[in-house]
Amino acid sequence: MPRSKDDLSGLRRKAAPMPPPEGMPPCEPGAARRLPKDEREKRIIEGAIQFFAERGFEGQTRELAKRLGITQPLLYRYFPTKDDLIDRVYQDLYVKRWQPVWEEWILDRSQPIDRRMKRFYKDYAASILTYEWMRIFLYSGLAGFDINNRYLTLIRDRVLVKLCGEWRHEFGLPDPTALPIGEAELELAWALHGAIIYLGIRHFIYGLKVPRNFDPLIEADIDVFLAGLPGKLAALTREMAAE
Amino acid sequence: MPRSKDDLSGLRRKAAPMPPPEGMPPCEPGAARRLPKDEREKRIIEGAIQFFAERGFEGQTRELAKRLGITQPLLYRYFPTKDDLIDRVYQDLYVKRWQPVWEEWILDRSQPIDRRMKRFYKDYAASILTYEWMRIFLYSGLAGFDINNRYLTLIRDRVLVKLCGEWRHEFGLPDPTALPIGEAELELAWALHGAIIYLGIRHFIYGLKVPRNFDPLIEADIDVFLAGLPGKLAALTREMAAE
DNA sequence: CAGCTTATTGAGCAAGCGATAAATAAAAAT
DNA sequence: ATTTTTATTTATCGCTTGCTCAATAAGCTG
Repeated sequence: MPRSKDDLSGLRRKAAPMPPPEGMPPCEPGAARRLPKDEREKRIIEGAIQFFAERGFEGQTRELAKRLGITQPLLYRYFPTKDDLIDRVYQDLYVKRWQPVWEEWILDRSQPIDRRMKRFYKDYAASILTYEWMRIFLYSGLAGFDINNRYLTLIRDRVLVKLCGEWRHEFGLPDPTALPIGEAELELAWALHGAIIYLGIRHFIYGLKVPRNFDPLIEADIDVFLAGLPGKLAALTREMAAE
Repeated sequence: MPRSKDDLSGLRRKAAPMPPPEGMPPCEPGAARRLPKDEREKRIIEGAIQFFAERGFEGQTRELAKRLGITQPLLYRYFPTKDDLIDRVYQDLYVKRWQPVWEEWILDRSQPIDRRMKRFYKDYAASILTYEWMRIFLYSGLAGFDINNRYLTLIRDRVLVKLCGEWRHEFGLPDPTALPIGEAELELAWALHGAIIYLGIRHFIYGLKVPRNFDPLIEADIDVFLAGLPGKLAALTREMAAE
């Protein structure tokens, strides 16, 4: 079978790390020098998020400084080591973006289940399906940092397990207190979660063209998922109850 | 609201890049020196795949050589530059793993649609949901290489678009020649695809514990997806036909 | 203006990087 | 056994990297 043109032969690399979406000029063109301490620190962190998202943690401090319009040794006045700067990037990026109200939305039974799920996932996607969040999260995952494990454990315990409980209630299946949420069940929740996250991966990691507005896609995914869920869920709970 | 223990405060990094699954000893303990040219080249490529999967392309040639039980300059006897070695890694990892028969499986209408999808995705997952494939693919995506874009374009044109056509046929909807596959429709295919890929991301990138056998999970995902699909698909084609 | 504080810079070190060239030694050829 | 070939190593170059420290200059206080 002859190969057509769109195959993978002749693989070559491209030295173009995906540029950030908004071409914000390197932060300061004729940067006003001698800023107050707090202001400078803030700018460094913001610039570092942008920079590390683009280049990864192996990005060099000299180039980061160049983008910030400052010299490299100044970075070390504000952060004793590069690792300390990276830690601050994590703080600003992950810890601050978690919304405890999400858990309440999911459990709010005054709303139908699809509305709750759509509300949560649209807001969640708006929070984390961004250039900086997605790329830094993946860079840190590949580097083997434990933040990813911790963050996803949070997602599992605070979101997915609760979703499973609400589905049980919605479809008239045994309460989790009577029959604990099983692994296969939880994997269904991970599947929907992965489908939504993969939107961001396609766009921000692989640079693929993706519909600009994620919301209708998320709603469609949830519709399909919920329409197909009860059959499988009933089968799974039957299996588990039988043991 | 007081924070519980499993939150994200006190983020710290961990200097442990996720180790490969099978602790294959560094390739050669008391390595028989002076290998024939082909054999040595083969070992270098295999070792490089393992090494770059773990450390990324910024992994140093000296450490790669150390794992291979050879000295660093010897690498440059076989590959003129580090980039040339990386290109060979791509060839071995991506080009060789594409199975043209997959496209035939999907279009084989002598089998029911769920059987076809499960057969393809289980085989596809067995091929690419591996430590080396997933990690190198993500490293190269983050680095901005064009392989990812090319590979996923292949997936879209050779797999997902065809799946959409088969769904149309399955549910008695207009043929793609009469009404072309729409964007929203294709996004549903990406959703299922993403749900399955995300299994590998969770495990090999983030180091999360995931059920060992992916097959039953993939089957469940497809069952839920197919059960929920016809309603949404009918609505989408109605919308498109109305324009 | 003088004097003090401190944000910022210029110069540079030690270690690590990809890559090179000549020297060595193991296998093959004569 | 001697020569030829070549897989492999030793030593090193030029450059980059994270990081340091003394010098500079901008702003505040009197």
